[in-house]
Amino acid sequence: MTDARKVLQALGDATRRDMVERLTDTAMSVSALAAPYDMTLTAVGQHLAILEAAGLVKTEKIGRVRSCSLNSAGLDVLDAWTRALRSTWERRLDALGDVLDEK
Amino acid sequence: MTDARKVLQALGDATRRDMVERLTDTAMSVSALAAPYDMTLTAVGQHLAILEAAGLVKTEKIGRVRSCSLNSAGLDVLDAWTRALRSTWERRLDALGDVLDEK
DNA sequence: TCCATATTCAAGTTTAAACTTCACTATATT
DNA sequence: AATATAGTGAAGTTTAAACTTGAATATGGA
Repeated sequence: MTDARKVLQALGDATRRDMVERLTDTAMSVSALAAPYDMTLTAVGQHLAILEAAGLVKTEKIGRVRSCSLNSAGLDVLDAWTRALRSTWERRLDALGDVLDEK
Repeated sequence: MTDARKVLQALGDATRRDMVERLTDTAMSVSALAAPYDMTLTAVGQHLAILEAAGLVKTEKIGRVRSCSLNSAGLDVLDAWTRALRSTWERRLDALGDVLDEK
């Protein structure tokens, strides 16, 4: 569900990156999350939906306020992606080293 | 120079992500890199410049062909970014736990 | 030398993502 | 009950990123 594609696409935007960073410090409502940005609540809600779909943010609506907090699942997916890249990359470098050793 | 902002913005695009993935398998020329995509060489060159500026790809021009390969510096920056997020996040959860313990 | 190949540059176009407006629902407060 | 608060939905606009065109440059091969 939360693939690397969604996570990286979500974090490609400066506002969403900032939102994630702020949510690591403290959970907050949609309005509080929106406060620092020069954009409408609607726009912030749209960003939030993208972050949630990517598994980077978890939200829970209690009464009329929705509380937003970090979801580490998205970061897990991101780490898995980079680890996979690194392992192919290192395996390749090793193979290259072996070829050079044979000379 | 290679900040997380540039890396995440670079990896936000599907084509660039695919390029990085392909370059972990093998280094190749700009033309070879461009081959699978339904776009001009110019466009691929533009993507390449963004990846290079982000520290995700290294290139070297030998004669008239530019060889492109993965640059792990970009991945290092990405890892550092996620690790920083996780540490603030975990510190926060610990502090929250302490407050609950006091009851 | 002549032509093909590999890439790059500057400038314009297109498209998708970000953002807005305005109306609406649901919950809280007086 | 009336009003304010918090957020959501649908539909349109704006803008920045992706992409193209039509050159030019530089290297390699016949």
